[in-house]
Amino acid sequence: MLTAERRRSIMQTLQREGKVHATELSKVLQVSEDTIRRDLRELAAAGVLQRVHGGALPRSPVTASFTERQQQAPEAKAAIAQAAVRLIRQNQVIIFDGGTTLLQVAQRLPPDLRATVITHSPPIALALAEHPLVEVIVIGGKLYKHELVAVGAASVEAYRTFRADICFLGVSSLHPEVGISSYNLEEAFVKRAMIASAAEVVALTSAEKIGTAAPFIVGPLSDLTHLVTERSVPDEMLAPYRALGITIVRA
Amino acid sequence: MLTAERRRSIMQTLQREGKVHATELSKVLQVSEDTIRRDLRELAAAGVLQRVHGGALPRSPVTASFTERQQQAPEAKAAIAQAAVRLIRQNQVIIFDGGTTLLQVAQRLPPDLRATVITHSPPIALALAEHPLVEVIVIGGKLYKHELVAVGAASVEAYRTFRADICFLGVSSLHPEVGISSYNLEEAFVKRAMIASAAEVVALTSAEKIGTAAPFIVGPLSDLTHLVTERSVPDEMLAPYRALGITIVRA
DNA sequence: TGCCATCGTGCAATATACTGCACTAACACG
DNA sequence: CGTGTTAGTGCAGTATATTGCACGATGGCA
Repeated sequence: MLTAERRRSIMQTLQREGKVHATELSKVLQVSEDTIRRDLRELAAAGVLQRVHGGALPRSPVTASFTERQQQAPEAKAAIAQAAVRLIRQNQVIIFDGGTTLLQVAQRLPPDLRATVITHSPPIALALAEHPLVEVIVIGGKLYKHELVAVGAASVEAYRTFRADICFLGVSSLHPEVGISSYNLEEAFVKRAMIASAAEVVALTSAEKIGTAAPFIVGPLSDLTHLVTERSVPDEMLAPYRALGITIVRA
Repeated sequence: MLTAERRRSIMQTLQREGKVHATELSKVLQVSEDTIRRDLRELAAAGVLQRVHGGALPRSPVTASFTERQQQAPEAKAAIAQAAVRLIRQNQVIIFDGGTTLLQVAQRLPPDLRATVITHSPPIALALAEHPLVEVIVIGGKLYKHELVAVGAASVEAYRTFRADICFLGVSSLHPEVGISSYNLEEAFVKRAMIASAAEVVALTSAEKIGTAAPFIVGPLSDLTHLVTERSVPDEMLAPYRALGITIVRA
């Protein structure tokens, strides 16, 4: 086994599992622990992982917590993301919100898709950098560290200069009377700008968020053209949305 | 067997197996290991595979070059980054260029530093998201996937709206007569805007880039106030820069 | 505190890589 | 036909990388 190959394998394991043990790696990869330790040291020096006693952790707590959140109910999120991808057509201009669910959507874009993606989320921009055909437009602004999205007047204004075909919105609260709402004021402003710049608006939301409300209103339900959610959501909870003419997709 | 034929065969094996060993190829193709090594070197130079110790690996997606570069000469980069960090004062407004060296600088900011960092590089924005005190401003634009930075008119204009204390510039070419130059037109424009928006301009560069020139001029050497480079650079190569009053830091 | 896993370092053995050089075959050109 | 040029190849010698092992140091934890 080649050295570089082994190191790639370590990084893959780390991404998959969220952590690696020196002893386990030594057994799996059939080399001495010394070699594994050297590998981990070098990779840490290169800044791609964080060395800890007994093994290594992903470099950044932030992206780690992100991947962790991604591993919460992964099959539900994956299903929602997969269903959302099917709404995309060739050569569209697409707006992507931030968040772990949207990150999944970004990672699932078919490799032969030609499109322009506009996003204010650095992690999503990076994920899409791997895509061979998609052109990525980054929206700037002040970084809101909790959600890893750019917010503020600059972001709102930047979105105003675009006219997209479709916008994918991660929503944290959806209520028949309150509408779409969010836990952060700045984020709410940006979401409003995203909605205003797109012809179709697709909301992605997990089951438990339907019927809840948050302090900052993004807009009325009528802003939405599609709602992608889990299969488990009972039909009667979706009735108000269906009544407004929103296309419901249950993944 | 023809050379081109042999190389095609190497590429096919690589695609099929996911890796190739120099020694095995030498046996299978009935040529000396030297020849195989020469082949691999040329193919790597052509950018169709990644040369590693003992053989070669497939050249992975677009951003692979970035991750690869991250692992090149990490200790030199770390030293340069560490020296650069020492130029930063509390409560400054700082502009960060993209690139692997600057990523190291971002990762090494002292945890008690209060500052505002402006950057057009999503990876650097993400790295700084972990920092407890630093405020991060993301500059938007079209994502240039090779360097993972936002470029274009939007980025240039965004930088124009700031007035920073200090700007850290990753330079790919520095020449006593040509000045600062770059391999990408758009990138050169953005660098120029960064320089124009900062009181002090610090260039970070590895030893082998000093005395080289690239197609796209960023600006004259006199734009720089500081130059951070490796200890190994001979003193006489730095004389032209010192003559211009540029503060030299050898890490 | 003391135990034990883990860690870093120096060292030697081996594998792999690079450099310069000589040789060959193909080819252009007078 | 002869000659100079070029690309490709192998070889020898030297440099560099990688690996496992021994040994002492260090860190986590009861």
